[in-house]
Amino acid sequence: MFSERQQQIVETAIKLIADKGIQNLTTKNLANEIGISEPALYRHFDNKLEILKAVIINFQNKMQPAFNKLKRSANSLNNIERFILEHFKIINHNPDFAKVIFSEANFQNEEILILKMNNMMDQSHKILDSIIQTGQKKEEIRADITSLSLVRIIIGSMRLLVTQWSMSSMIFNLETEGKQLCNDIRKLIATE
Amino acid sequence: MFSERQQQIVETAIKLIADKGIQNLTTKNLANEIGISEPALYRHFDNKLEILKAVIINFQNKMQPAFNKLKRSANSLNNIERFILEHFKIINHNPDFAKVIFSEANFQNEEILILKMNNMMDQSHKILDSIIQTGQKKEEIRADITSLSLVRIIIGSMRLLVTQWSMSSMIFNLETEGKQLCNDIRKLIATE
DNA sequence: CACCAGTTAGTGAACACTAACAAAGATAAT
DNA sequence: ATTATCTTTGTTAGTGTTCACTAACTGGTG
Repeated sequence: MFSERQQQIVETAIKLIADKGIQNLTTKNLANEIGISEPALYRHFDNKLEILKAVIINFQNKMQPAFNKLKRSANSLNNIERFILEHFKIINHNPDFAKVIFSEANFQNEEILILKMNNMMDQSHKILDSIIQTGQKKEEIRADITSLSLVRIIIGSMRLLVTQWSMSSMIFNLETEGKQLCNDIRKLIATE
Repeated sequence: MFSERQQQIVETAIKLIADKGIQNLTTKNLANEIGISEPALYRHFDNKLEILKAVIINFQNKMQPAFNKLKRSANSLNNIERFILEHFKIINHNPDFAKVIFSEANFQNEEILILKMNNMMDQSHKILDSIIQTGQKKEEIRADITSLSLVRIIIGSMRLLVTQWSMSSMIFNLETEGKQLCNDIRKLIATE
């Protein structure tokens, strides 16, 4: 899909965004960081927007496998656990991603980018929602609370944890803390 | 504190950010929107950063009263409910705020702004944490889950709801949906 | 006459992007 | 096998635009 050079440009772009925010992603900085001239970038991407699109596609490509791995087990609570932990694992191993995701507000003026991001989020929410609804039918998950609320609670707390991790310069271990949160969520939503 | 003109500048800045993101907040747009010339802005603020600081202070000034109103009742669950609903109420009545808060990632390169924002968030989290801990001692709130996790779950789901509301162009009623979420949270965290 | 709150005109810096050219390797004709 | 041409990927130098901000001046008010 992407040539080697394109991949390098995308990864350097992610690094720059993670480092000092999306304002730091200028064609000049990007070219300097790679060690080529500015116009050389335009041999590989039409314009800066295309580079940002590629960043999101790259993100999708790393996240997709996690989605596909899910929904294997019979136990819904285990499926939710996997859903949560797999997300933390990927983000933990690609810490730059966290900062890029939360630059989503910065994509505000580029509708295409927001759309792509929202699609990704939606997909993730829908998978969790279907796991929860199955669990509620099988009486493994409390059914006195709407699946919509449960999705909001789970995704919301996940996102907040990642935000706190990112803001704290990754001072704590995301996977450890994530496991704790996951256990607590499990206790909350399981039928008694 | 702020003169009339300063207040007008701050409010227009918030409007511009809410409208098209923080990139839309240029001195030119700001001056045009108010109907004065660009250099006139500099009669009221030293530079653009000072305007952004004022935006955050303005936000704090609107949020602070909500914090002070809390912790009156004896019942911890009612206190949490008030904490949640009061937040949604303020944001619902100042919809532009939502977008500004979630531009927090855009403040990334301005340490002072992030610091101010984080302080505000921290304060909010600490209040909720203390309410929860009191509730756990009084056995009104389940104590088999750490207050840290409960804070993350509550704040996280609140933030996600606001994000969804903001992203959907305020298509649903934040206070109604907030009440639903609040009831569900109450069910989850109450002792049986 | 001093000061406040505006104005017009313009500054240098940074931005995304382009024009024109160059070197090297692949392809193909002689 | 040698030569000619094309394509790919880079370069230097520079474009117009936008940005935050300033210098110098001005009209109105106490």
